[in-house]
Amino acid sequence: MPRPRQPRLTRQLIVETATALIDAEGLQAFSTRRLAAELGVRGPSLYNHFATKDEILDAVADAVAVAVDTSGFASRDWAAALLDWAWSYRRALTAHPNIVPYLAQGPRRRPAALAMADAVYGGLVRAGWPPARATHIGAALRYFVAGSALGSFARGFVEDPELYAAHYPHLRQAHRLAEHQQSVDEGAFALGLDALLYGLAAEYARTVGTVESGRPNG
Amino acid sequence: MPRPRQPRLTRQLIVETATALIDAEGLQAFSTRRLAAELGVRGPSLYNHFATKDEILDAVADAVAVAVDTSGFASRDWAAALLDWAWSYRRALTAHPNIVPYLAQGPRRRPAALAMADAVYGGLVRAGWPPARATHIGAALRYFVAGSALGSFARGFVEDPELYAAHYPHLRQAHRLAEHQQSVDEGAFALGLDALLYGLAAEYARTVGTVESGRPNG
DNA sequence: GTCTATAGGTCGATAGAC
DNA sequence: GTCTATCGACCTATAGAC
Repeated sequence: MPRPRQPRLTRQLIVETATALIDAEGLQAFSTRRLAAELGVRGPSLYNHFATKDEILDAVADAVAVAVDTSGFASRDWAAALLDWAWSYRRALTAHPNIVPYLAQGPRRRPAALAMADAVYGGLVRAGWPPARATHIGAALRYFVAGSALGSFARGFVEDPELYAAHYPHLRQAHRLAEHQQSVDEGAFALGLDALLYGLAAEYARTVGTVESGRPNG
Repeated sequence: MPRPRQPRLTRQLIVETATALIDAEGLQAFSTRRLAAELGVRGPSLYNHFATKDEILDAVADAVAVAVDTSGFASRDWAAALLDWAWSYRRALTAHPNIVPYLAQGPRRRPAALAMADAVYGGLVRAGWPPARATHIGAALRYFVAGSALGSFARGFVEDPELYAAHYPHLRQAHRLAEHQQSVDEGAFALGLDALLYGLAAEYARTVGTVESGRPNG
């Protein structure tokens, strides 16, 4: 079976190809000409589907956000929902780390990012957290997740034992971190997230749980 | 008194001007020609002081890192030292948010970044944390700080009430977040950091504090 | 140590033919 | 809806004069 004669451009195809290009070569490599080449067309053709380059980037960023699961806020207690959401959020971002600096500008006018913020904030307020506290909690978790997806901690140390031996005595083993990249990065995320939630649960018990017993979800 | 005849280029002057340029206009605006123009010289002159553009960027990134204070690890208990370091780290990064994506690649071969990692990791191990745990704690805090400096949470929501009213019912007040940018962003950081440290202290008491009573610092 | 000149590219976006 | 042609920029880095 031959290929379809011409893979007509669609917004979805453009977004998928742009995502793959950014994943493979970074935000700097993403240009309209380069993206068009990957799609087998010329640069100007993209402008029949998107008005500007930034509009394509917004679509890429929101496609990442649609993969984040916030369903826990409708069915589970706030702490379990936060845990599930944070892991899902991290999975979505680490799958496309090069777009994280763009995404971290905030939800702006992107629908999926706004829907995620709405679900998280709404879920926390419904659980009894004061509005200002709910905002802080959502922001703190975004900080943690975005930071963890922005760059691998383990791969940040070059694999050169001699670099560390002379001047950084405690980092003697740092050249081996890259060998264990996934367990280091995920272990750090798990430790931090668990500690964060442990601290939040303590505050909840101290301030919210004792005043009103927490309205049931839904 | 007239200006000095020609503000001769030095590495320090180049780095300071590059930092100001990146702060004001972002990483994209940072080019050798643009930087040279700010310095009153032509592009190629920079190559008498740095071999490549990336070498300048590394110098900018490390200049940010030298401002981070890790002295607490030499004088205070591990939890107080972590708290001081995290705030100092955050102050240094939020002063130059546009360089954070570059910095988040890790310490690589940058001396100040390596010295910071050495002090933090060494301090935690000396306090009795197992080496793997110390790595995770340092990484988790870097995630949190870098994420908080990468972009303001409060300024991520556009100031347009009508955007939220229709489809994001819980975000009805989100257009007002930008008015309180500093208190939202710092409050979220304070809440998250305190919760994180609370959780870490609980783990320390459970696993380290009971087994060996923690060697004194130094 | 700064300069001019230059190599050898890159970019976003538009106009108008087909 | 894709194409060619084009505008008017921009980029890192080197060679060699002064």
